[in-house]
Amino acid sequence: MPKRHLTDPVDLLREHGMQVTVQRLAVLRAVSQRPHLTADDIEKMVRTEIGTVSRQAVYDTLAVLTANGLIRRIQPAHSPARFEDRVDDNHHHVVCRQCGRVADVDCAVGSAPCLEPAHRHGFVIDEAEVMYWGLCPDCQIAR
Amino acid sequence: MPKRHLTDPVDLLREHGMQVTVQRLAVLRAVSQRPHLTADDIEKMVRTEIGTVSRQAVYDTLAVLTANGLIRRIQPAHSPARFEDRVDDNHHHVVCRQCGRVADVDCAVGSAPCLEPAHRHGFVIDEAEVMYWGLCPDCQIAR
DNA sequence: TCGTGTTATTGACACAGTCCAGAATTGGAA
DNA sequence: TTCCAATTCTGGACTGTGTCAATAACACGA
Ligand SMILES: [Mn+2]
Ligand SMILES: [Mn+2]
Ligand SMILES: [Zn+2]
Ligand SMILES: [Zn+2]
Repeated sequence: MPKRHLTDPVDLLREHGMQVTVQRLAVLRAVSQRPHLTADDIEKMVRTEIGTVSRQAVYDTLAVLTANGLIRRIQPAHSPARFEDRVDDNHHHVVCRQCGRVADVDCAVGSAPCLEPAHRHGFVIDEAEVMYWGLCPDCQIAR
Repeated sequence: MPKRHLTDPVDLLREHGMQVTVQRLAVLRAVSQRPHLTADDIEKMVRTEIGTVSRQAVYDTLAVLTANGLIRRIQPAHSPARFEDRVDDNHHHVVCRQCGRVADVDCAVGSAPCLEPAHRHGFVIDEAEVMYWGLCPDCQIAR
């Protein structure tokens, strides 16, 4: 019985009542290796790692991982959805208008800024998502 | 020469160096009559108003109006793009997770909240977009 | 090892939007 | 009023992202 790290992906899946499959492990690895990848990027990474995978398996896995809170999905305008394993820390993102690059941005003020809208129109709000838009260092140079 | 209101759409288009066409005027009217419509909604409204319009004309018009800052395009996840004529006032939106309804939300704090990210990674930021997610009054009732 | 329910594969399909290209129409400057 | 450039139309093909449905393979508890 080999000793496992606390956040061993195998245990992580089991703890959430999910079956352990090579596809799911590879998706999990891809997402944690490089944040903000698209489903397509992830599919490519998984395929190079385990040889073959169906697009549907990637999407299904991403969906179930998202539903169980193991990963997070962000969807900037003009971009396919992106995934990251940095969850439960309420961070935001800055997106380059030119090349689409995404970077993490910590909360601006206090622990939950922008979470208090002025008028909520009777909505019950459970999340405040902040997206910053601008130009990344590279695209500033390229004018 | 009939007297025109200050924000007469005809003048508005001319001021931005755009030709005045019935299609553009109808799109402009639709967008200002009801905010947060989709391109499809707008196409339908324009068609009932001026009889016929091509989808391309609608998309072209929305694009050129957006480029000139006469209207704004917002694109919540899991929704087609939506358009509004409330520009230059830095307001945000709350979206219903169930039915997709969109409502305006004024800035939470001061005039430009959330515009000061903790760490900007060298990005030059020109906009901070806040999207609130939750349930609208109707969908709360429908559980 | 077996059986069952879960997951993966496959291929078609949906949706929102874009692109195309020629012809027709229209706006507005002169 | 004339004329050119800008705009629209027709109408389909096409793209990227994602979903559905049927079948096959697999995971894992018994
Ligand atoms: Mn992130
Ligand atoms: Mn609005
Ligand atoms: Zn960039
Ligand atoms: Zn609703």
